[in-house]
Amino acid sequence: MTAPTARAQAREQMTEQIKATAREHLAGDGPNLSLRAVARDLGVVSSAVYRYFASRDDLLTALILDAYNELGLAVDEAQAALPPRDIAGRWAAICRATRQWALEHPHEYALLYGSPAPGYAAPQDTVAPAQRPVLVALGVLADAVDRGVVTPPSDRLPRLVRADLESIRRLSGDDIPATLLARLLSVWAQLHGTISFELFGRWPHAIDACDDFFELQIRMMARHLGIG
Amino acid sequence: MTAPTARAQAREQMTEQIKATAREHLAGDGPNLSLRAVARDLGVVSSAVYRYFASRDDLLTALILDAYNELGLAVDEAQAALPPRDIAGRWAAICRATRQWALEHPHEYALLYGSPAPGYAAPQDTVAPAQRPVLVALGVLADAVDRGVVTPPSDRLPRLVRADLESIRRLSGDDIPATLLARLLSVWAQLHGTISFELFGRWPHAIDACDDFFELQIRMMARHLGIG
DNA sequence: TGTACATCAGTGAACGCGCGTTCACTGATGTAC
DNA sequence: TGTACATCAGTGAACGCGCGTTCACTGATGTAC
Repeated sequence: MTAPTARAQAREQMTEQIKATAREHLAGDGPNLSLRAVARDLGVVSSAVYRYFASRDDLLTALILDAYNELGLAVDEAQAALPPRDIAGRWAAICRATRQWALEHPHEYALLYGSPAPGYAAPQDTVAPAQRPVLVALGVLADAVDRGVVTPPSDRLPRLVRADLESIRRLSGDDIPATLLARLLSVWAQLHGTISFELFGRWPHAIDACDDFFELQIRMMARHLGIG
Repeated sequence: MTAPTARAQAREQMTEQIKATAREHLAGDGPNLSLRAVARDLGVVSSAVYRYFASRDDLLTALILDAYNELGLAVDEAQAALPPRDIAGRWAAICRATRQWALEHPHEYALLYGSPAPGYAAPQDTVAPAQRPVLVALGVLADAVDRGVVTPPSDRLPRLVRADLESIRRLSGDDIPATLLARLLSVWAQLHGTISFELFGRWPHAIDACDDFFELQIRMMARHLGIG
């Protein structure tokens, strides 16, 4: 392990600067951000960017990867800050961390959970990071089951759904009853539906009390999971 | 009321053709669809489109308005086809109609409920049509209350949330308890979260049994509304 | 019923931009002997 | 420690496109008398 050369350091730094500038452009142009505009902002000729990213789509992919990892980390840390036995608290922490990250990075959130960027196909290596946030939640529920503080619901699940759930369960090492996992997916859609509505302005009417409403949602979702 | 002139008819027809072509372009380009490309497809010079729409944004607005109206109509008709006393059935019909319309018009759905189009500001006259689908659902619930077949939940609502709910309630003529309305918004986010996840491919893993899972969601949401 | 005039759909050229990507190049940094 | 060579960051020009919008125009349709 030798010290990084000055060149390597400069490269690292420039890569970060490009991504940071691109993130800013996300705000104005969404996923159609322009390589040339990013280069212009950095005071560099547009072709220089190609030393760092093979194409515009590659840059987008880097932003997406970073975003998933950041969100996953934020969610995991928020949850881990609470006493393990406090399942409801850990669930609430996951929800709040997700929403807070979304409010702080609205355009990156839109990139991850909004409509797919036209013409962009996410490469395979975004799959694992994309799963991380929900796997954190799954881990908390599995923990709750282990501790015996949650009784798995007795919903009747169609056979095909069971199969899907099984392959999702396999993603995490955790053991979790299928009915509880189904409920997790159910509230996971609810969580992101709620955040999207707030962020994208899709409520039927301007909502002033978004914080309070979100807390209400957290409680309702917890009840649905049987950890309320 | 005189018969429409040939010119008026032609105008009507051309307007529809432009919108139809634009809708097709929505699939490839999303909300960045190009006026010139639309004109090209219609075998017409690009400036000709300006006889029909004052700008690209105006065309987008027309697409959005049409989409909201179509969705609102589909949802309302689906619900109205059932016996009024069958509240759970009407709720399920609303959910299924929403999802079906979304699957049939994925890019228009993305326009309405996905991330906002960069640089596009929705004008005031999209507000009312946008509210229509959820107001249909609200109507069904109000009906359920009238018939005494639903007991409003006894959730404790923060004061600010109550105020928001009150102004939403005012949008519909219907009378509905605040706690029930809160639950409606809660599941409304869940409904669209579920549809978005399916449409945008945001589930943690490819889900094969989307139909079955959606039916499960319908039942869970109905239970949450107290009409299960 | 016929004519004069007004309306309006569509043309074609132009304005003033923008974009992603490639390529041969210069000059600085790093490496091996 | 010094030198020869390889690596690589950034340049500047070019390719081949695209775009929204405006404007003066032609010729067809509609209207009023």
